[in-house]
Amino acid sequence: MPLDGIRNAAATAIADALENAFGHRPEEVVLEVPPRRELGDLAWPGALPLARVLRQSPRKIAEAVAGGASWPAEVLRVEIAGPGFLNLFLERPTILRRVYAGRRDSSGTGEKVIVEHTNINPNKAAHIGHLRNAVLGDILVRCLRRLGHAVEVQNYIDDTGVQVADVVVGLLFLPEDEIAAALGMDGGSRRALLDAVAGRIPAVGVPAASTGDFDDLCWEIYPRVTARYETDEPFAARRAEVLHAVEGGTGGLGLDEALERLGRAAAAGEPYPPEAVARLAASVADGNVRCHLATMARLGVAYDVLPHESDILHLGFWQRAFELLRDSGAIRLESEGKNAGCWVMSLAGSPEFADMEDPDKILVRSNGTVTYTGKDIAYQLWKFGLLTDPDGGRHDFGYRPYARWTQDAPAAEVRYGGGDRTLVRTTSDPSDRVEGLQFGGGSTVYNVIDVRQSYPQKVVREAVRVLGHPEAADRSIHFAYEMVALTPAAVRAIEEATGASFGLDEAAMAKAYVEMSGRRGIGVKADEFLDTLEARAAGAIRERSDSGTVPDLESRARGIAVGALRYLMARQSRNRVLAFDFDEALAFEGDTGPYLQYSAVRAAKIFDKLRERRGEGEPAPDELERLAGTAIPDDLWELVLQCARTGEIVRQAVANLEFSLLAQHAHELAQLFHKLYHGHPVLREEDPDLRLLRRAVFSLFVTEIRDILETLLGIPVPEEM
RNA sequence: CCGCCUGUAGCUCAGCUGGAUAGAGCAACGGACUUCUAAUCCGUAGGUCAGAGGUUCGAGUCCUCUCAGGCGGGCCA
Repeated sequence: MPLDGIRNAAATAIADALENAFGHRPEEVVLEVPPRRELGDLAWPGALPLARVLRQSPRKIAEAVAGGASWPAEVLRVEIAGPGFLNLFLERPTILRRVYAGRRDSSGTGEKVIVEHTNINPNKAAHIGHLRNAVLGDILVRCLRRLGHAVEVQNYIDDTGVQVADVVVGLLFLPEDEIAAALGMDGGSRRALLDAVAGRIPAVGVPAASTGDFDDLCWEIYPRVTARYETDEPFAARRAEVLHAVEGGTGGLGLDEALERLGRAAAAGEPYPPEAVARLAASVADGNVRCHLATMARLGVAYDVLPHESDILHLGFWQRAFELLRDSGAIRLESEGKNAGCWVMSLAGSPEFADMEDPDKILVRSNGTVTYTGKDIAYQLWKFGLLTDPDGGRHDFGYRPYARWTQDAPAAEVRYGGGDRTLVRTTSDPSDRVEGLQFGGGSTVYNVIDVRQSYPQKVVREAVRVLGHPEAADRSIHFAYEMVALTPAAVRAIEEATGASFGLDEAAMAKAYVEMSGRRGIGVKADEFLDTLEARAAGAIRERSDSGTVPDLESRARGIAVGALRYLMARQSRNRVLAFDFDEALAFEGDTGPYLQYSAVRAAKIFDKLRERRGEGEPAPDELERLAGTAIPDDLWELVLQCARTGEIVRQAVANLEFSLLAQHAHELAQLFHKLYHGHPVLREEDPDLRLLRRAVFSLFVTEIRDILETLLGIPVPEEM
């Protein structure tokens, strides 16, 4: 990056000057961009803290540096301001030419980085909280790739948990009329209802996303089940029964045959055959996964591999992790006390857990079953390639292709059903291999999980550490973010629209926000919200169009909807609850995604018209030599300077896992451009040098904003708005 | 009880290695479209940065305490 080059050169010059004048060389010299352009283009505030060390007044130090440094040629002059700031003024045309010529920065180690995100329970439709996870995870992936890393994206599928079992309990044991109601049918036998349900399960490929999908059906059924658990004890007992059947496996049974057996059992009033129940559960989970992939595809989010919990279980990942933990002495079997009979890991040795009342974490229950955290430890070890067999080989999954996909542009929707990219799922047969593809074994692992999982995530990291892998523990990064909740106004809006009541009391509705709950059916479904956004966007496009028919209305509306949504998720800092409000989320004006998109569209339009009417396009880099010696006004220059800072912002955003910085940077660029747009016409400007300057600055902006929006934030830039 | 997070304009939020005059958007009011698209721009108004101490040349930012709100600390997932 050209700006970085000058920064480094100036920093060295300052360090040298300090050494010459005072015999003191500071460890690092940081140059910042001052808040206002009249103060200069770069500033060194370091004289102030040095005053004490050198026992000199800050201004004296700054003066000595200003006079004694051999500044790089691009530094036009230096000034000392305020208490002792050293401000540098750069030769603007030279910098502009360099920024313009040398875009794109791909430094990095090239090490494999694993990012796990999305991870939606496959028992119901995705809601807007899942979108925050997926969008943040996806932006992290995009930024890591920009920094030169090879990134593997994993979407973990918890296909054997109780939540899937709950839906199966509903399908098999809820009264027929309730299931019929969810299906929109008048009634029918259990057999007929199960057939109708099965008819809606996508079994292959990824369906087109809609709000009447299989996952939406599960969204209806799941809360009915959890509600009934409260009041109907025999019904509640079915949960353990179904879970047990799921653990027993499907025995290779197909879905049709399973439905046949389930139907026969229902008709005869006999118990359901366990392997048929397990088959139904597997199909329910898989059907939901396919629906979730469809939802995320709309946003341009894709994955490399889908690790399945069932495969972790069947392949004995935990058994192997257990042996490693036991052999290293990291865990012990408690013989007495409240944890008698459990295998526990002591966290007492770690300072992070030092003042805990009970620093022992149970990994294996007294009944011999493993906890969720235990499975997570095994999975985390596998991600680093540290889950090894006694012979030293890696304990691994089997793999098979799950779907093909393609993406036409960096922020375009993901299209399944063909294309050159393969999405792979794990299998329980380690001899299954997908040629040319290997998974796991990353050097750094990011787990994108909401902040409430901080404690178990710490435990997992600690387990990696006590197994003798402190470097992997340090590279186990929990990307924690706060949840999405609903404003009371949003809750009322949903209740009004659906005619349902969530039964929230006054106290709950008086709070700042209401937590979403799949169990209670409280939430805004992702696909539904995207549909609403698209409809609103289409309406806005039509309103602004003077002709009756709008070409590409659908794709333009889709782009605006995705832009609004992704920016909404990205602009808020991660450790604040996002209180979802319809009015705010559906806004297309002000600090929104469409504002950013509009700046890109508007700027690109300048060059369309320019080509059309003057035969001029974006200037060639050597054309800018003509600008040598031109005075570049502060406002245009500000845009150049900010464009040059993108690389710095990306590094900062990744280091802090704070992508609101990047969103804010994009907003600042768009804002600078929109302000300039009115006062700096290009097409009508007759002075060729001034026109060239504006062309250069706006061309820089077009490239930069497009790159930030599409490649980094995943926000598409439509042709027109 | 312990730990983590949050508290900035009427509302929603930026302010990220302590730095120069605390910024946006929404809402309110007043302006700018025969112009490269007004999803824009310009202006007015709006602040004890929760409170109190401290460190520092300098604190919204760091430290201590207090207050208020949220989330964790399961042999649940």
